[in-house]
Amino acid sequence: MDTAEELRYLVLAAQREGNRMLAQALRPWDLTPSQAEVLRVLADYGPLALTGLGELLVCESGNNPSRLVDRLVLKGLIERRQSTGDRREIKLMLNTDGELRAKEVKGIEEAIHRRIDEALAGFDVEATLSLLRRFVSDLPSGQALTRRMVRKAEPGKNPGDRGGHEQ
Amino acid sequence: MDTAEELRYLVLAAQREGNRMLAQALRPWDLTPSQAEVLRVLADYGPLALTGLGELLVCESGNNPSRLVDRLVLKGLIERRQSTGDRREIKLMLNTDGELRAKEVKGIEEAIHRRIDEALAGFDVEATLSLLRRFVSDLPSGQALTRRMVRKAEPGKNPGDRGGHEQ
DNA sequence: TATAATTTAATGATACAACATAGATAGTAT
DNA sequence: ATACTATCTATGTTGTATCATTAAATTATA
Repeated sequence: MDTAEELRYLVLAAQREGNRMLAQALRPWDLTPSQAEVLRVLADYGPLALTGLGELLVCESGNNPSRLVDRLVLKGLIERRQSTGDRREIKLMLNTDGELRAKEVKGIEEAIHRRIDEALAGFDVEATLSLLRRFVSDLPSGQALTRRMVRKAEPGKNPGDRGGHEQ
Repeated sequence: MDTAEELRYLVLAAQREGNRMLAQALRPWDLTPSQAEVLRVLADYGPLALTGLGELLVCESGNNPSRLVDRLVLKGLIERRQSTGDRREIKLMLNTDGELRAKEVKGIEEAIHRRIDEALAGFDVEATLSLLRRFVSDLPSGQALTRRMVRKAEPGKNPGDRGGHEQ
């Protein structure tokens, strides 16, 4: 098995196992990893339109988080409101329960990240990061990640609906 | 965003983008990446029982490839036969069309691997591989990968149904 | 202004991912 | 032989991934 093929399968395996770990940790809170990502993104960058949310999601990134949001609305964690400016748009934001749940999610993720850090002690994590960054930098999922890191790094640029007709 | 979190999202992004690339390349052959993996595994290690196949798949690994196989049987690429020894078992093997398709898949994958190699020139791929290997080595998907590499490395150990009641 | 093109969300369809469960068969202990 | 346990495949269910399409609203263009 050549290098590229092994890398491909290792990335697949790592993603699946990471997802499984996170899914298990989230189960008591009745959330999937994708749903958790939406909560975290809305907590950090909301309120957002559906498109704006999609641009910040690595899961189901460039696409259509409509049904993902549906389930969170159904669970009573997100409020979906029609935008006053552009009537095509909707505004998504956490309600009180959603904010609470997002905080729980943050705690769960931090615990997992500590486990990852432990497991990776002694490895060249920076080399891995820069390789993977290169791999995804030009692609939708990678750009979603970049957007999140850039916006977080800008303290002045507060969350909004992508700079459009803030009402 | 701390290191572990970025790594987690980068792995997710890389997996999704890699899968998308492969899916696009496979579309003209009416195959999904998971289906392609089954064809390749059966070509290299078949005939196999369903469980034996599952143990070699990184996608949907430890689990239940029953319906994945269903679709390939329906497409006329795999033969599903009842095992003569253990009547619970089935025997899976490529038919002539399946072998042909598996060869096509191999070519497609090789082209993608060349693209990956190019994109990664100058990066420390070995560091990445060993980090990811460590990450998944104790987990089902990682072990599936290990089994495939071990079996391929043993020229004497020819494909069979996991050493049980070869009939 | 009238028309065309684009954007935004929603929805339909197929397949994969993960978990749970059931039914048949095989092996084991008594 | 009988009962218990384990294995193997199939199937049910929910949620995600991806592609395609639709309808409404907006923007751009003739």
